[in-house]
Amino acid sequence: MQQKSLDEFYRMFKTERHEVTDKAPEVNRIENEEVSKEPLKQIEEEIAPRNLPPSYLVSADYDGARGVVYLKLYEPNSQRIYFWYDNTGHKPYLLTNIPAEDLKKLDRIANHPSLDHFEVIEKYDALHDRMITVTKVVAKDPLAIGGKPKGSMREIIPDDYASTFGKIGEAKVWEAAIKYYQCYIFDRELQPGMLYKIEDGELRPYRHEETEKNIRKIVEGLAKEGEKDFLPYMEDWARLLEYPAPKMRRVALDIEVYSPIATRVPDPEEASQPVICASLVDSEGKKRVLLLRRPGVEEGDMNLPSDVSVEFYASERDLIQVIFSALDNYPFVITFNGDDFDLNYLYHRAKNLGFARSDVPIYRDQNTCSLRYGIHIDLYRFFLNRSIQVYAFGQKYRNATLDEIARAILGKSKIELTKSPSELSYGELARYCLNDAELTLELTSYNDDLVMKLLMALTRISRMPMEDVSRQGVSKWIRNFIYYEHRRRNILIPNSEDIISVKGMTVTRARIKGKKYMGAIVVKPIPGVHFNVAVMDFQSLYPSIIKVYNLGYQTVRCPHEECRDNIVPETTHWICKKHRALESALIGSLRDLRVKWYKPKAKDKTLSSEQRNWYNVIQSALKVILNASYGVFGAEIFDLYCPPAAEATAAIGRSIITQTIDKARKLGIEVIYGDTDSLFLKNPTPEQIKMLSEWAERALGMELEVDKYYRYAVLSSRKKNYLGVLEDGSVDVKGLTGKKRHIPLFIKRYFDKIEDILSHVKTPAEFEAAKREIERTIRECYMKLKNREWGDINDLAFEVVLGKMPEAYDKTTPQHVKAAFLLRAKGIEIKAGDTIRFVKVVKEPFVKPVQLATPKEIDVDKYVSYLRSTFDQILDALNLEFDEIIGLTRLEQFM
DNA sequence: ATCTATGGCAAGCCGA
DNA sequence: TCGGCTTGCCAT
Repeated sequence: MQQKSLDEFYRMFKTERHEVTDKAPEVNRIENEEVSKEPLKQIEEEIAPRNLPPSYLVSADYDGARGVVYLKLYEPNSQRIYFWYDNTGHKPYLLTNIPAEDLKKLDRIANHPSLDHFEVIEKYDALHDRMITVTKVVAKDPLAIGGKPKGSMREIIPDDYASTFGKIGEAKVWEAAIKYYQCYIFDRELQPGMLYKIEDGELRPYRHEETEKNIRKIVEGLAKEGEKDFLPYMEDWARLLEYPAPKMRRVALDIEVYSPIATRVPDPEEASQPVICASLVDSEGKKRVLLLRRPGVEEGDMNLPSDVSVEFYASERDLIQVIFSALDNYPFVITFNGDDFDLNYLYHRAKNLGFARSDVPIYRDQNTCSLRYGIHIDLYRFFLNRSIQVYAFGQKYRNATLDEIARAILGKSKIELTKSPSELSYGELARYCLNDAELTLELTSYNDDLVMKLLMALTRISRMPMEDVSRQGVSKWIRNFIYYEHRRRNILIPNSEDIISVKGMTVTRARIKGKKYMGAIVVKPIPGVHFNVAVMDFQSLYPSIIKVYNLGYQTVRCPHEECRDNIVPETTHWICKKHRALESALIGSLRDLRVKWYKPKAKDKTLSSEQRNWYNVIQSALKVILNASYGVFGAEIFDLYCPPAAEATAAIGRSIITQTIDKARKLGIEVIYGDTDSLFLKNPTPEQIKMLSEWAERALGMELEVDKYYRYAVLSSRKKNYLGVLEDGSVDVKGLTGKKRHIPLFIKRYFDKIEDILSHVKTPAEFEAAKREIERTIRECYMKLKNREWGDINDLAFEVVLGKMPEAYDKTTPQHVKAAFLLRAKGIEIKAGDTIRFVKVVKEPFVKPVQLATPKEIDVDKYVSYLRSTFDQILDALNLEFDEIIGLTRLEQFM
C-alpha cells in the first residue's frame, strides 16, 4: 500500500492556490518547503472540512502515515473533491477459530508489533447453519493482517499454531484477504456512489425525500405475495439505483513522448526520453495543448481551432509541472491507458527530472496509477472488461484500442500518422495529441455521459470505490456486494476452500471436452423456410432460476437431512427448504427490478429524456451483472466458487426448457428450434401462446414471453445458425459464417446483399423472385473472383486475432499464426491480441500477410470453395445449389 | 495479476 | 485418407 499523507497533500494544496493560467508559469519550485502550523489548519479545513453539503462518496483508501481510512467525496456544486478521515477508531482485523489464550502462546502473534487486541465474537456460519465463536484479531495496520510477502498474521496463525500445538491444518483464518478500505466500507455500511454530508466532522448519509417516496412506490408496486423476504433487498437496490448521478467535472489527458527509434514506444519505467506534448481537454470545453520547444522542429501548420490554447514550453520540467497542476485540480481525470503509460511515464519522468516526491500528484501501485486529489479512470481498462465489451456495448469493438473503440462508438478515429510522433512538426503533433485527448473525453461524454453514469451505477451496485470498479471484472463486483451482505448480517465470509470441501464438485458430464459440467440444451432445428415464427423466451432465465429455486452456496447441498428430498433434476444435488440463500435474494431482487421496473421505464415515453437515459444506464448495468451472475458460480477465480450451484442452475434450465417444449407440443404448437432459454414456434395462435405462457407461470414459476415475431425464418440443419426476418423487414442473422468478423470483406459484402434481398420478401410467393436475385448475386460474386476483379486486395484478407504469442502454438500452426511468423520475419513486432490479416495464396505455406502479398499470388480456387461453404448455409434451406448457380454441370464438378 | 459459464460450427492441422 | 484435436468466432 502506498504511504499517503495529508501533510504531503497540504504542501501541494498550498502551491496550487494560485490560479492555473493558460500561459507557461514561471517555475519557482522550492525544495523541502517548510509549512508552518497555522496556515495548515486553514488548509485542512478547506480540503477535509468539518462541514460539507451533500456530496457523492466516490472513493476510499488507506492513509499509511495517519493510519486511518479516508474517503473522497465529490461535492457537485463546487465540483470539487473533499476528504473525510475516519474518526471512529476502526481498525483492520481478521477472524480465527483459535481462542485468544492459544494465540497468546504464539510468539510471533503475541509479540507482533502491530497487534492491537483480541475480541471474542459470534458469527453465523452459513455453510454449516450454526453460530460459531471466533477470535477477532485486531491490528494497528492493514499490512500486519496480510499483503506482505511474509510475516502477516494470516500466514503466521496457521503456521505457528501447527508448529506450536502440533495440530496441522486446524487453525483457520477468515476475512483476512479483504482490502482494508473495503472492510471499512462493509463495516460502516457505506454506500459508494451515494450522497453523504459532513456535519461537525461527522459523516452522515443524506436522504432525498422525493427520491425516497419514489423508492417506496417501486417496492410496493413490485412486492408479490410469497416473496416478502425480498422486500428489504429490493428497497436497498432501488435506493442505490434511483438516486440521480451528478455531473462529473473531468479532464482527459494524453501525452506524447520523444522516441529515438521510430517504431518503439519508450519504456515508462525507465522514462528516459522527454515528454514532448500533452493535451488536456475538459468537460467544460477547455482545450489545451502543451508543446515542448525542441531544436530543429518545424512549426508546421499551427492554425488550430480557436477554442484550443496552444502553449510552448522551453523546459520539459515546466510542461510537466503544468500537467501536474491540472491533475491536482480536476475531480476526475480520464486517460486511455494511463495506468500503464501516460501517468506511469509522468511519474517516473518526474522522478528522473528531480521533482520532489511531494510535487508529484501521482501514486503508483502494481498496475494502477491513482491521484492524490481526484479519481483516475483509465478507459482502456474499462473497455477491456469483457462483460462491458459484450453486454454494455454489444461487441461493437473487438480490440480495446482507442481507434477501434472511437470508430465503433463515436464514428471518429485517431489521426493516421505516416511517421513517428517524434518526427512531426509542432502543428501535426499538436493535432494528433489533441485528437487523442478529445476522443478520450468524448468516450465519457457521448450519449449524455453514458460511461460516467454507468461507472457510477456499477460503483453503487458493487459497493466499491469508483477506481476499483473501473479496473476490476464482473466477478469482483458480484463478490463484493455479496460480501457486503454477509457483513451486514453477521454471516462469516467463507473461504473458497471451505465451500469446495463442504459442497464438493459436479456430478454431470459436459458435452464438450474439458468443461466441468453439463450446460444448456439446443434443440435440433427443422431446416427450411418457416413463415410466421414466434420466438418466446424466458426473461433472464438463469437469474430467474437462482431466484425461484433459491440457489446459493449455502442452500445447494445444505446440511439439513429434511431438505435432501428437494432434488435438482438429473443430479444428486438437493436444495435447502429452510433458508433463503443470499445470492438468490440479491440476484433475484436485481432481476425483478430490471425486468419489472428499469427495462419498461427506459422505454417509457412519458418520462423526460434525462430520466429515460438514466433508467437505460441502470438497466444496462443490471444486464452486465445479471448475465454474469450464473457464470461466476462456475468460475474458479470467483471467491464464492461453487460448482454444484452452477451445475444445478444449468440442470434446472434444461428441465425447464424440456418441459416447456413438451407442453407446447401438447398444445399442438410446432417447435422448430430452441436454444437454452428460447423456443421458435411455427405459426402459433395467440391463444396457444397465452396458454403456454400461463402454464409456465403456474407450473414453473417462470415468466415466458414472446420476444419477437419473424415474418419468416430460414433454418439450416445446423444449430446456432439461422436467419430471421422481422416484421419491419430488419434481419437477424445468427451464427452464419457470412456474418463472422474474420471473413474477407469481399465475401461479406455479397452476403449482405443477399440479406438485403431476403429482407424484402413478405410472402411465400415473393420468394421465387428473391431466389433468382440471390442466384444472380452469387454468380456475380463468383465471376468477379474468377476474373480476378476483386479490386483492393485488402478486401480478400481474413482477419484473425492471435490468441497467444505465435510461438505458444505448440499443438498446431493455424493459418493466421503462419502469417504472423512471416510478418515477424520482416521485423514487425507481433504479440497476443494482434489481429493478423492474411490472404490465401498459391505457394507454400499457402497464406501470406496481406501487406506482403500481390494480386497474382491469390489462390482463387480456395476463395471459391470458401464462397461455396459460406453461401451453402443459406442455400440449403432455400433448396438451391451453389454449383448449379455458378453454372457447373454435374460432370464438371467431378473434374 | 487477471479472469462469468457451456454448446456449436467451420477450418485446418497432424498423426494413425 | 480419415478422424480426432486445436483454434477462433459466435449463441445463449
